[in-house]
Amino acid sequence: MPKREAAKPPSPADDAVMNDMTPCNNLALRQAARHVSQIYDRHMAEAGLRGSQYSILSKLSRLGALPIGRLAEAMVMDRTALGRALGPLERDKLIKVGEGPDGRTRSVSLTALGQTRLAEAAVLWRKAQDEFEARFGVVEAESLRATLKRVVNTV
Amino acid sequence: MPKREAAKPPSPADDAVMNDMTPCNNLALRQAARHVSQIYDRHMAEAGLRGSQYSILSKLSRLGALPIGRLAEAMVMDRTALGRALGPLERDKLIKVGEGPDGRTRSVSLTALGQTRLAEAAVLWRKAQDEFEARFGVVEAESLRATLKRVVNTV
DNA sequence: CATGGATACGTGCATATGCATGTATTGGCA
DNA sequence: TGCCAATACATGCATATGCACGTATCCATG
Repeated sequence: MPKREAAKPPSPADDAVMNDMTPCNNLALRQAARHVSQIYDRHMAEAGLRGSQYSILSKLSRLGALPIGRLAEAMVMDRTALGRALGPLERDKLIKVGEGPDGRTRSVSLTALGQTRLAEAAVLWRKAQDEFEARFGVVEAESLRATLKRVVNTV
Repeated sequence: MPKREAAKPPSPADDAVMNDMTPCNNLALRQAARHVSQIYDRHMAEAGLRGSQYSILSKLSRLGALPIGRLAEAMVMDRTALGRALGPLERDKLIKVGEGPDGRTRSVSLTALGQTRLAEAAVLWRKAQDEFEARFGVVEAESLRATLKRVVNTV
């Protein structure tokens, strides 16, 4: 039963900081997300977008106009969280949030400016994607995405 | 070349919302992280903690007192981000942020109350962990964590 | 047509996260 | 010893995220 001694020479406490294999799935996911997000954010910054904002514009482009709730679902995001995330995008005229067919529903859609910006950002996204996959591996990345999709769909 | 027609009967736009296999690693990671975080947060709420806070206390417990920068490293988190995240924990007396040996360094450590709370929360963490792994698979989860660790270490 | 439950949102609160910048200390060197 | 680069933080800003609630609509019924 080691693990309990207190007086250990002040030496390699360094390893401890990196070596532990966290058993927590939540922590593992958040760390990876934080880490990778920085890569995408760094590239996307050149277009004045966060990686997360690019994701929203991108998703919106692929799905076309749809109510907030639906978009939130597609983004695997809380409805209210998405609602606020739309703020900056609407302020910058990249998206339009108008009345939906239903009196309660609101319709979110890309503006022309939004489409343009998305196209510009797509180039930067590709760079970020390449940077990540160059180091992590293209095949491994595809496998990772499939696994993560299962995480979202299964649980 | 399908994919381009505009007038499709207003039918299964439903699929579109769920079916697309996003090629973006960043989005995939964030979605999974959001999704899983909710599970852990929900359980941890009973102890008045966020899943992320539990992670910090846990990490702190395993590493012992150490400067903010080091803890941030271990958490794979921006130093300033962690600095602020410590606020609520310090306010609730779960951790203590005191002077470090170095005039500039600050030392973060668990308080007795923090250790107690951590122990209580550990039970809830186990429930969350079980809930996730019951559906996703224990083996698969372990594999996922290993992969995510590689994401953090590699890139 | 009035009404209760279901829908689709918006708000108040509180945390979580990072970047750019500014500040205080340390340490090494001319 | 005096000065500068490196180190370790703190702050101002701006997003990102969710929960608990409260509100406006819609809809199916009696």
